[in-house]
Amino acid sequence: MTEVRVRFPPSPTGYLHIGGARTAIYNWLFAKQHNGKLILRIEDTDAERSTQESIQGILDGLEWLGVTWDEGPYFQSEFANDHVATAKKLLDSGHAYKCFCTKEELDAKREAAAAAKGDYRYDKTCRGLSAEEAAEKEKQGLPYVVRFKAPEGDGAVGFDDKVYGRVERSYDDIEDFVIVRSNGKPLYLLCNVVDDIRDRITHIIRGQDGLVNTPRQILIYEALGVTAPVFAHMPLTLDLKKAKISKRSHGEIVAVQFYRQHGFLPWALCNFLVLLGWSTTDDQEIFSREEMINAFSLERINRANSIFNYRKGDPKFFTDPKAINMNAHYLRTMPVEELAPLVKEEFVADGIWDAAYDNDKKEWFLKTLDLIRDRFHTLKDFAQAGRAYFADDYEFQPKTVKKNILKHPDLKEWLPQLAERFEEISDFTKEEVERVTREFATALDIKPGIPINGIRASVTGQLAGPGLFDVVLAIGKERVIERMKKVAQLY
RNA sequence: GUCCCCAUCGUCUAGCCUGGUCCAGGACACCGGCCUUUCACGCCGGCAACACCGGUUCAAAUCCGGUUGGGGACGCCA
Repeated sequence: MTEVRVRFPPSPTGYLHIGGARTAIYNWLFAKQHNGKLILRIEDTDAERSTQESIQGILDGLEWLGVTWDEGPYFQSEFANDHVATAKKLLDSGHAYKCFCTKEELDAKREAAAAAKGDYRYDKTCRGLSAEEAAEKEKQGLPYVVRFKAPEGDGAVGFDDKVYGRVERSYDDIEDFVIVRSNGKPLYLLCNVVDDIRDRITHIIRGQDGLVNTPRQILIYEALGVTAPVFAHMPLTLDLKKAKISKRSHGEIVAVQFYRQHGFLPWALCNFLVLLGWSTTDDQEIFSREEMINAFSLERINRANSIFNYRKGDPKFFTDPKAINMNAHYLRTMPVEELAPLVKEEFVADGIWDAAYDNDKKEWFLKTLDLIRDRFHTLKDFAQAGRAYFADDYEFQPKTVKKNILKHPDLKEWLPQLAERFEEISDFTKEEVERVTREFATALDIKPGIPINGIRASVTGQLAGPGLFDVVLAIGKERVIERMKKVAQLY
């Protein structure tokens, strides 16, 4: 059996967006499943729009996602000679011809067709040129493009798409398309095929927007006498208004980088993206890498486009709720040892990392992460909502202070008093702290919730959190007492 | 406009090929309850969909035709 070889060919005209990432992931999964190779090829022939920065961004994005490639990155621009040589070959073999029609002539015809509400297709003016006529025009220095001779007659080109099934396109619908510009530079349709042949690509998994190109590319394969690879077109990702998501109209929300910056776990994003258009029959939605590699199949890719459920300005969900939910799921279920280094990165960046978390305080660090992670959605939450456990410069949420502190003016005295009782506890355990707290409430004849919520608010700044006595133990006797004594500053 | 593709809860989807087991299952979101000092987790429950019309059939989400709706492509971009 021949080796499975797939490729991901981004054009470096911007950051890696989630649509591209999903394509890359599907290719990667397919390669892994078949012990094949994923080839990364940067399609940088559009020198105008390609940037070095963008290339780096794509590489970084893939790396972060964990999409590893086996060959490349190759750069399409380095194979220009191949493309030119192939165009010449097609010319020599009579599969293509030189067309001297000018852009102006063509534009005029196109407009005329549009005005007449007809559809435009190149009229093959130059297809009938004899060798002499063409040579003559060329000698005059007239610029020309190279056009592929589309087959004529009643036939059709077809192929069996792995997700869409049999796809056919009649010859009538295919015009003599341009494969080389008048400046001598070959176009995408040709370059892509040449590169895929050279890279011995066996399966092309790409977006459905490439579906209409496929028949023409198959024609090129045929003209070159090469068996075309297997095609699998995947549905597109649309926004809530059903428009194709794009960097231009959606901005950073569709950039992989955005998710990295907002505390997403790479695999959580991958898992979410894979599920956008692919599923199994058994309702499984959470997959480990290995499970996903095993379960994935081209045939189970959905044919309908899917919608990326993102509402701009949503106060609760900054991106698709399912993506956030999935991230939160991984955050609270992954081994805490694996979570720790990721949180460390955040803390280091935030300046609240303590080297002891890797040594003396490691056990405490892991235990604390485990304690607080249940209600977090992203890695960012550890340094924000969870800040009070690790630093003293935590913030007090205004509504929390209002509800759990200001509402009970007596807390100004109660909390420091209770703090003094805490100081006297020699055996500072959860049970002891709870007992002392409840006795305090009973003595004052107030609901235990008042001091309990007051403590939480003063020592964490947060309205919600783990069980208060776990919180107290995690933050530690000294810090808790100190913070409780400073409650007056909140009034 | 032309060509192509698609159509199940708000969103992601299962079921469609091989009609009956589907008055349509799961997940997210939402609502209620339990738990509880809070929020979350967890558990329990609820809301909510076969785009429409016709045909085939004893029987259609499933097959066929049409309509409507949506998307994509129509470049000397990739």
